[in-house]
Amino acid sequence: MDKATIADVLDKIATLLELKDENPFKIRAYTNAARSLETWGGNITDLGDQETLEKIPGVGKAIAAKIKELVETGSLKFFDELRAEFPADILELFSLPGLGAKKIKALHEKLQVSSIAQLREACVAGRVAELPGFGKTTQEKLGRAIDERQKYAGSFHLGQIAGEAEQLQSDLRAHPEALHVCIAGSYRRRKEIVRDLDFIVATSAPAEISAMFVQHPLVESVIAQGPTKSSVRLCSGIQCDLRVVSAAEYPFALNYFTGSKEHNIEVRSRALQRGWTLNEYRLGEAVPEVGSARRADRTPQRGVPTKKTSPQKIPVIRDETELYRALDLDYIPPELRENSGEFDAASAGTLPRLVEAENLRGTFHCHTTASDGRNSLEEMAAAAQELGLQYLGIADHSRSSIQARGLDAARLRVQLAMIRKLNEDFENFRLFAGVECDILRDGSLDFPNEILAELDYVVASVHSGFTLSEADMTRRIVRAMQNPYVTMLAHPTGRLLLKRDPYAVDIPAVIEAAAETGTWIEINAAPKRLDLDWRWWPLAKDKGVKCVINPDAHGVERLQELWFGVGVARKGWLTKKEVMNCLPLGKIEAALEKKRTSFKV
DNA sequence: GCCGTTTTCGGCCCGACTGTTTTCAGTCG
Repeated sequence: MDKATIADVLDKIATLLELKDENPFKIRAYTNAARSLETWGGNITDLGDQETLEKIPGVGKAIAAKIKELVETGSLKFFDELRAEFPADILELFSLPGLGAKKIKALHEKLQVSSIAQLREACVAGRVAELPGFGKTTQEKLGRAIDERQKYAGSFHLGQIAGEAEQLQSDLRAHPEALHVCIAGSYRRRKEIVRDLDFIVATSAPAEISAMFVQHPLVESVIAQGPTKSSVRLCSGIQCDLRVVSAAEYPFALNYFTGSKEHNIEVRSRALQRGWTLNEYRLGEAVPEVGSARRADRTPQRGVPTKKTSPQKIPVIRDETELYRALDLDYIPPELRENSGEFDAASAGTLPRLVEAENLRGTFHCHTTASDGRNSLEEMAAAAQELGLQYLGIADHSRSSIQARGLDAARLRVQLAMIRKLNEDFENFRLFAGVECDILRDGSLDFPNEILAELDYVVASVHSGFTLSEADMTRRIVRAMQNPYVTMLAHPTGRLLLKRDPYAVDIPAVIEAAAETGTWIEINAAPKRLDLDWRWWPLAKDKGVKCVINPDAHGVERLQELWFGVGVARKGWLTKKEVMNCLPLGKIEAALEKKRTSFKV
């Protein structure tokens, strides 16, 4: 059982407790614990240890005991009993926009509706509109939502929406009344999957900005339109929310809507500690609530959120840096805002200086027409130089990748000779000759070492036999890394976002082996992969493992996708020191050579 | 159910929009 599975159970418990109308804070405790567990850096094998579990923020005695039971027995009595109280399919109703626990409860109790199929029938029959709190509009909306559910499954990887997002952002920026424009939310935090886009615009002409937004050519339909907030659906199917604020409100709105939710809660709580209240518009003085029956029996002092006697003076905030400074924190880059250690580091002044796209000096793992790429060696080299890179590594597929027209030894040597010849004519640029060598089922490589030794470097990757057990797959990959000619491990989990789950592999063990053998681990920058995932990089960095950001480009235009890889590296707390392809040409040549000579099995 | 710079009780982020009502509940982010 892995962390993701446990987090999923905790999330489901939270949802079921909502249906039972439980204490909202108890519900939040389960959701918090699930989020916290996902980003927790510890080892899966320690999960059964109650003491370790209780050290995870948001996990106390009760939840720790439940996780322990899950890990040890594979099931959880509390969860099974909770589930048994409701029909099996009822959770799917939560995926429909406009439906929450209260409405689902009413549908279930009054109409015996407990699945999307049953809800569709009830809508068609007109029974939903008759329920108190529902109406004809709600019924029609739900009917539409069910119909569109297939098309708008609701999750997108960055490659599917970045084009539209950047276009809309740049058009908004071009509007004469737009003072500041930014896409906040998970997009700004560079999450690998986004569900919507949050545009924040500072302006003194909100109506004009809103009008331009809803009438933009990329907009397929308008979901909602108000004076400060509008929502639209773009052609790709992604929902976009626009928030229009004043220039003074902008830093607060930008910060609030960038999130994450967990990060925001901590930011707000830090404001409260100083006697301030923070919302998406301003930093204000926390005032005691009056007239609340809930608080009537307490002394007025107890109602003051600050719990301090006199609040500190409220500073002037003109941007996010000043906001964090007011809370005695260094500026926290958006990618780190997941409440997974950034507050301690920002408070201690130890936040890393994250790697930037401008730091990249070259990249490896690119394909050409020799295997399954769409451009020639010359075209790829020209595109790399145009991007300002000093070097480009060519790693076409090896012979076992039949589907990708993998190269045999003879064709590989032809390519090698071509690369050597081309290099004679370059100035301040170099092509490196490599190969993307298949890791065979038993962990041996697709070429013998004599061939690999002729190349400048070797990318090793798994392209077949995804169904091996975790132990076998881990052994297979570790064995490949023990070959001194293997420079780097590509797409370590083989995942395809929203399409194919990672294969079973013990990533901490792979990281350990990379540390021992000096093998670099790739961040595959293709937006459908983004593999190795950002959540593992703090551990890898801690072990001294080096990273290499590769586009896995099958065409010249795909070299630009390096940008997505930099996002992952930043999210993984990496600086340019950990990213090998930030090294300039002279130093990377030495590093490649050192890799194959310094480690021998 | 978690947490602790009032530490074992009492608080836990909060505002906008929609659709239903007629002042607000539910949902969402």
